[in-house]
Amino acid sequence: MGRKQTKSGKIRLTEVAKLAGVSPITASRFFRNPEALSLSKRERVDSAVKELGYVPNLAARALASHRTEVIGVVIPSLTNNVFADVLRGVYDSSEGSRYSIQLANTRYSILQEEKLLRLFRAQKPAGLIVTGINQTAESRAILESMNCPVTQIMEIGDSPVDMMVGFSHYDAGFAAISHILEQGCRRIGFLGARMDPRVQRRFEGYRDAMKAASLFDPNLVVTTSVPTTVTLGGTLFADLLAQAPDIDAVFCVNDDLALGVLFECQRRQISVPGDLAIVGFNDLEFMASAVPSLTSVRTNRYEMGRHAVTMVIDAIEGRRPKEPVLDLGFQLIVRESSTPQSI
Amino acid sequence: MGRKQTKSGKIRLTEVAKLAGVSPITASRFFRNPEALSLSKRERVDSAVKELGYVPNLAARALASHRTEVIGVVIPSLTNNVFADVLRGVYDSSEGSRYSIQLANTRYSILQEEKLLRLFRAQKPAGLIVTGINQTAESRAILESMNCPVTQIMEIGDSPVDMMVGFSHYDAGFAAISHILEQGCRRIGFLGARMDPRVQRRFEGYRDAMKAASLFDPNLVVTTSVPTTVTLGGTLFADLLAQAPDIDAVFCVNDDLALGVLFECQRRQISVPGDLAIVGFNDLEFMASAVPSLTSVRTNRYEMGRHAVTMVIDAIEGRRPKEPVLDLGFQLIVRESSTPQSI
DNA sequence: ACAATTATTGACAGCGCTACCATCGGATTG
DNA sequence: CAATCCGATGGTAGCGCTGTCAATAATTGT
Repeated sequence: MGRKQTKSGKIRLTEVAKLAGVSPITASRFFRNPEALSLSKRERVDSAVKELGYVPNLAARALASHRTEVIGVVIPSLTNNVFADVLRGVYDSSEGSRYSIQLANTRYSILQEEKLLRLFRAQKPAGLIVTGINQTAESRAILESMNCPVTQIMEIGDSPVDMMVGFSHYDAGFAAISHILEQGCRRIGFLGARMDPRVQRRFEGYRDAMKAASLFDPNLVVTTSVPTTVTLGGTLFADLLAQAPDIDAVFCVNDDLALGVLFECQRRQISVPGDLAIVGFNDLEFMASAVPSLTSVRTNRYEMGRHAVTMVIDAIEGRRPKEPVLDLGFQLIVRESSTPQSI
Repeated sequence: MGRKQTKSGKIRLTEVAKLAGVSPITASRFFRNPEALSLSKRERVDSAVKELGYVPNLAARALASHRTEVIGVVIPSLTNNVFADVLRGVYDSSEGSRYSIQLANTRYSILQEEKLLRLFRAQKPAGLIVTGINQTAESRAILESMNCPVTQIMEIGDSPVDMMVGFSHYDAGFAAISHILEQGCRRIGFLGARMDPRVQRRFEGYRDAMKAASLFDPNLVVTTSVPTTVTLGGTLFADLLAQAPDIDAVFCVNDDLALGVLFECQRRQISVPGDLAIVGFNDLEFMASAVPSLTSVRTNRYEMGRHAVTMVIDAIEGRRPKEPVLDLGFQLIVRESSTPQSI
């Protein structure tokens, strides 16, 4: 005969039902759809749950219902500060809900992404949050075959798999360059590391803004596929100076690079913003206290994480947003590093 | 009669077993204990799995076996760069194993920690990784009642719940101060934010090193419970200067504060290290490229994450380490900011 | 008052997998 | 050659919960 007896102390839904004087299925409904119970039974079950300290067995629930209460989150990097903020938003707004977060890291590999998505699909998550809008055809097919709400985050585009929260990196890049141009700069360098799709879009914003002013020059552009660091900012800036010694501004695709450029300027006695304006991207906290303070494009990362989870949970529970695409925008935070005349 | 028929296309272990010409239980063993199968059956099951693209149902597995393949990780912050590195190690070394990571964030609240641990216990994780060694009595009791390997990370101490990976924050603080003293500094300030237990220990290292040199002075110490930022480094430094205008060095409990101090020095035209030596903690990447480059205590965070997972998995699978406590140490990375004489 | 409809509740039969024996040959031993 | 052991395999019976449908009670309309 089967296995050893259920430990007598073990509290199952049956025990709760017994104490409450209802059938197990009614007790089950108490968790899934309490409104369906009459008030009296609802209270009886509620107090039985508390009295016994009942904790549902999630594995049994998942097995019987063919669903889990897991929201998968696929991001390309754990080190990048940007994702730390997004994740904080994600975890903050998943707390208190019944859903738990399952994190997966692609390390910017699209193959790894496909693999992870396949894994997620097999585990039937209740919802999914993925980074970016440039999934491979294969990944996109998996996402579409996934039988749950999906939110793409970090950027927005025309054809969401399902929902999107983000902002236009192209517009943000364009706005940053427009601002620098307004300051009277003409030779604006572009520094890019790890040219992922979003960075690529920022570049396109830069390129088009420069072209619109008839100032685009390939010599002003230095990029690499190497991951971003502060040190790399200095190195790339040195390369840029060698290529185009007459630059009067630099747009960095992220704040780490911008900080590296600032340090390199200090090292070479280049006055900022006198000789060179610097603009970063993301507006990490340190940008405000650098000397000089550094201009950046603020992105609403925490909010992005929060909204992504909220949208997914709402969709799971049948409350689909009217608009599938949510644009959180960006703010150009102008500081000393890009306002030469004010110095 | 029950529910709708199993979708004919659905692949269960039974299908695999049928194709391989073995009983379902043998197929099951293929995953749990392949060595127990004869070579021929092992190969037959293996190819059947591949042919059918079988993916195990984790919920069913968990329900039947009373176990999950989840390793819980409890950390106090998602924003802190320090934990980003630890997590990278954690995720990197969990990949390729059968275990998945479940992350939980206490936000430095010990009550939240208790709550999360209780939650984890209810879900019967295969292993657990928790931050620090200062759990409340209640939390500790939960950890001890948890029926799985537990690793405490970030610091080491005398009475591990089970296993530990980390280093001595006291020794690290002491070593940093010893170094500064060797440079001839006498009035060494201490800047601390979010005085969590580990930061507290660094302070004790500072205090004892200063006392040993008969140089301890409460006026040299400025701390706050506010979370760390670069900006805060500047603020605290201003407070310190007001309290003790004659300081000749500052030890910051983390690198963000150190960077804030550097910026504040630039703002006030205080020469570093000429007028003031600066030493940080953690050795984040930017410390090397700051101007002047900033001395810091390097901590092996990525390795800590890797080892924690490896130790837990090994313990789950019966390979307990000889030594339950693993000291990963630290390295004092001396740079320009703390070597006045070399300038 | 009676049929028709709607809220509540319950019975049944699994979800897909594994723990616990039982079994069965074959190798080893005395 | 029987007794013993061991490694490999299989049968049975659930793990704790929920989907489906049926049954019952309460409510409404005519």
